[in-house]
Amino acid sequence: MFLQQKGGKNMISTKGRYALRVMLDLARHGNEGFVPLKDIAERQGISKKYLEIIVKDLVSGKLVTGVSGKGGGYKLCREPEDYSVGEILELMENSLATVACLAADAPECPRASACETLPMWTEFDKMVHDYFYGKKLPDLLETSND
Amino acid sequence: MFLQQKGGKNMISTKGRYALRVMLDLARHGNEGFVPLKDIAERQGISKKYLEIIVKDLVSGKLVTGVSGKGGGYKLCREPEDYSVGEILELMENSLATVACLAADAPECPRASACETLPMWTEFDKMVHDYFYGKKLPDLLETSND
DNA sequence: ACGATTACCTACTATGTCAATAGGTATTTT
DNA sequence: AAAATACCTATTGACATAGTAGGTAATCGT
Repeated sequence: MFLQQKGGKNMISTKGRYALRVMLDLARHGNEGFVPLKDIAERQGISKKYLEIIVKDLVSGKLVTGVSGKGGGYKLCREPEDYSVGEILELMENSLATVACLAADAPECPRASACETLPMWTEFDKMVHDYFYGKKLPDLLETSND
Repeated sequence: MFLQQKGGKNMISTKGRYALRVMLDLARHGNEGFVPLKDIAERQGISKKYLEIIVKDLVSGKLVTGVSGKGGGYKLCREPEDYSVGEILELMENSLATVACLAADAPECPRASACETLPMWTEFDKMVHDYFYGKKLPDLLETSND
């Protein structure tokens, strides 16, 4: 593999990034039936074994469906334009929250009302959220297509 | 302490968040001379021991200066309006890069030209960068001040 | 029915970061 | 000299990341 980041320093991990590439690959090649993971792995240059983990999450998150056996593979559940990048990333990363204070499962901070930085984090968090939920799969395909 | 996030999942870690609060504390209370870390720790409700590590980075990054001894403490090197949040966070987090592909020390990705997601990451990264570099310390003080 | 192909499942591992804690030394003022 | 402060080195537990490994179940073509 190529770009790892052990220990998690970046906001978006390989899991989220790879998942997005899988979804784009399915959007592009899923016109006629099911796409085997082997093909995706080869096209994207990502270990098939690792992709299995990722696709498993995509399946349990109801973003794709898979069928076993010959001729099987994966397929999007909806039209590409009905998937936002934010939805995909949030599923894979568990949360798109940029600071711990704003995570869904965070206990309420006793300093919240006095915190001078919280308003900025909140504003930033919304900006990030809006950016990713505003991007749909076809938005990414257009640029490098045609 | 209150809000940790072991293992690093959020974009901004406690180090970056605490550093920002230290800088804001210095901006607010640094009018007359040096501010002892003990005072900052008490006001902010953060372990002084942990703050030492953070302030050490701020010193080596030339954002604050410290003097030892009685009457000593820390002080901003410049006027508050000359500090951007981005500068502070980037120093503490080592990088504000949102994906590994865009980190300063990342090797060039062989798939870059074909990558359908890279343009989005680049655009997002710029948005984040512009947001944080556009925020100055006084912008955060205003809201909860007066 | 058989064999190939595919998804799907359970585990395991190495590494690195985070978020501190601990205990000491050097410096400066009174 | 004493007190207050910064400054330094090391260590720790927990956890996430980024995979690897080896198997089982389902489905299709022949």
